[in-house]
Amino acid sequence: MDEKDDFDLQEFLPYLLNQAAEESSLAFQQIYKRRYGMLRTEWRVLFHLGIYGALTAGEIGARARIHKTKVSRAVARLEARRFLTRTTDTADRRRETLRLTAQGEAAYRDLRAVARDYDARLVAEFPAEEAALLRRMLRRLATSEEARDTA
Amino acid sequence: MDEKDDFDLQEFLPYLLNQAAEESSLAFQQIYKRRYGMLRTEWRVLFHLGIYGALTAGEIGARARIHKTKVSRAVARLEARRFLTRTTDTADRRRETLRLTAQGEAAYRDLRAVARDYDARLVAEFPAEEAALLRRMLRRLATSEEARDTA
DNA sequence: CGCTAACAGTTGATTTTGTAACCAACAAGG
DNA sequence: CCTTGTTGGTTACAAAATCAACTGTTAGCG
Repeated sequence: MDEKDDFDLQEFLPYLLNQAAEESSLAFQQIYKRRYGMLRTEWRVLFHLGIYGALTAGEIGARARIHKTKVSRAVARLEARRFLTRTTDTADRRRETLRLTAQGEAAYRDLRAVARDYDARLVAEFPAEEAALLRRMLRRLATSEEARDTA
Repeated sequence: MDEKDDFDLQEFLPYLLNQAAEESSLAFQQIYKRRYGMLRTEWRVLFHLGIYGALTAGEIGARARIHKTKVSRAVARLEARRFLTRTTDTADRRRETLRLTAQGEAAYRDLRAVARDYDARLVAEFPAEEAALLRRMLRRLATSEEARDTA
């Protein structure tokens, strides 16, 4: 009963990662939200299309590990706001290829610049090699146990 | 227009942190969810009480940076499931001191053991010094720009 | 072909979160 | 004391995430 409790929540990696993720997303989130009325999933979809060009909803979901209903709704909202268009594939009419409109491109470029600055500011707190190591470790944590429910 | 797009989303720190956080929380989440029907905020509240003993809702929120409505609801659910009890402070009757019940203690100890194992497994992927550095960097990212809306 | 299974994506019902307004209780000054 | 402001915590309503079931389309195979 008098057992010493030495568990340190602040050191628990999942907790720590969540706190860091939340904190580090905050300022960026406010920008895409205020400037374009976007949600988290929406800027992610926007960036995927901006970076990789034309993709289908499924491809975006697979790359970003976002559930398809989330992608579906994000795409619907982005389309409604004229940030992207859909084209039904002629070869496979189930698939829809998504593309940014000029407006979507513009928003993407704007936010990309913000993201670059923002990232630079975050990383500036650390020596370059440490920052590089951090990214490597995070990528590893993010992709481990890859063999998850793709069902 | 033919501008090369060299932005790498996978390197964008907030994105990377979110992916790592989500991935690394997954297995642990499934355990507290399946074993005790808890939500994210609930295990956090449970752990705070388990570690620090008796606290008020406000104190938990401040430490964990959880909004008070979220804490309020988590506490209500934990109370309904008999994981904790409230006692109104005699000195200040607005405040309620929260304490784990025996059942809450048991759940906490169980999950604490799970968390320890789980953390060890995650960290095992890296050399000890790197893991320590990772935690240090994450703590820094998590607590920077501390001067946020306490309003 | 015609049947069944799988796949891309959407929709609806339920749960969870977020935002704001709210209710006590206290604190401090007049 | 009584007003005004603040604090601890809850509640109501809207926005969003989750989960399951659904539509339409293609693929495989007897």
